[in-house]
Amino acid sequence: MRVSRAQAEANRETVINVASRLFREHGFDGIGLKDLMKGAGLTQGGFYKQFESKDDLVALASGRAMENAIRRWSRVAAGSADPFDAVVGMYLSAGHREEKGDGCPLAALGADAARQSEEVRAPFQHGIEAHLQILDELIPASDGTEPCDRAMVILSLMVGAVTISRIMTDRGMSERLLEAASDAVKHIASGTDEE
Amino acid sequence: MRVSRAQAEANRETVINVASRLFREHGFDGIGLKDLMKGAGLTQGGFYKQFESKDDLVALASGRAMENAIRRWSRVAAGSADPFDAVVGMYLSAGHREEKGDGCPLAALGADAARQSEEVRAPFQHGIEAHLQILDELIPASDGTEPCDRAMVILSLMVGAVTISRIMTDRGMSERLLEAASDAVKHIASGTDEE
DNA sequence: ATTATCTATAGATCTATAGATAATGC
DNA sequence: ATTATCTATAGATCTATAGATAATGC
Repeated sequence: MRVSRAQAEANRETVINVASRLFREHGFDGIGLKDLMKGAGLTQGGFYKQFESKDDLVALASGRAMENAIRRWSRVAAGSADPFDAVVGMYLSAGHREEKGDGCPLAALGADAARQSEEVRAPFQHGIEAHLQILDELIPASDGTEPCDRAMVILSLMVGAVTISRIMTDRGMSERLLEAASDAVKHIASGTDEE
Repeated sequence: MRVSRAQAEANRETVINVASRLFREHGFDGIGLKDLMKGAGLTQGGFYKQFESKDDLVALASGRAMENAIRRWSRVAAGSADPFDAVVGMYLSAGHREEKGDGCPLAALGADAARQSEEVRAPFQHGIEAHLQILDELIPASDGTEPCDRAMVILSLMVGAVTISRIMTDRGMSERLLEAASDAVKHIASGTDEE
């Protein structure tokens, strides 16, 4: 029954990883501890020896989901000749719209996160800042507007677009929204405008 | 115990209105039938004589929330010399960020809505279309991009900005995000750019 | 001896249903 | 007589805890 310390630590990590996926798929209130533990091949009873409370896991899983999203952005950017286009193309794609459990936590859990305590929202805040920093580095030198301002606008637009595209029952419209958002994001980043 | 047919219909409406607020505050999974009925001054037992299921109420309350949001947009637009600016100013304000229960259902329930069945998402789809139509009418004649495309971009940006501003624990950043989004939305609507 | 995980359970809450009650509507 | 709402409850599920079990770590 008992496992090695290393295995216990590995199990804990697995629970966090499983939770980061299942929370994104079902929401924080849409999945219970029993199913979260089962997803890691464990039973519910061991939960409180590894975590303080469900909220504790919510915060840890949110942080993990954010870290993975940031890593994905960096990886996509590093692997392309046009890093900004690559990130935007990945984010505003039908593929990302469909893979909620492995996609951006801000799009999958935005409304849920807004209802949580400061402790749970903290990893989101840090993740948002990391996302903004990546965008900042990828956006060509600004002309007038603060660079961080443009990054915030782009992140808001991307998160809102994927969220709404997932709600829509009209597939064609959902597709057009992602494309329109994609064009707009690239336009905002290019920063070409008068007045 | 029994009330008149008119009163019964009024009670039903009250439950839908209360639910439209409480769902926005706590999420679809964050509040139970007992509290929803109590909010309308009733007990849980009568629920299933008025509604088919919780999902039925979720769909009705979502539709109601959307209708109210659309009415608010129209009202704000009609009451100002610069209707577009008035709607954007109302939406991207600290006030709206704080009043989740009476604010935009897309921002308050976006992630929740994306997890629902087609039946529940349908009222959101219709509400989104109504929002886009209002934006379309308020945006100055387009120059190149489809008018509906710009409306979709603006709606995505506004919904994403309010959602993220509610998640942030850094108040100053939350404020700056709303302002940056506001500037960007007005800029997109004005449609002034070269290339 | 310590401890990671298990089974079992407490106590609360959830959706949904059954049957009682009392006022409406005919 | 009909029916809107009530109290009561079934049965499932939720978070959290208690104590048993069996393998690790000293």
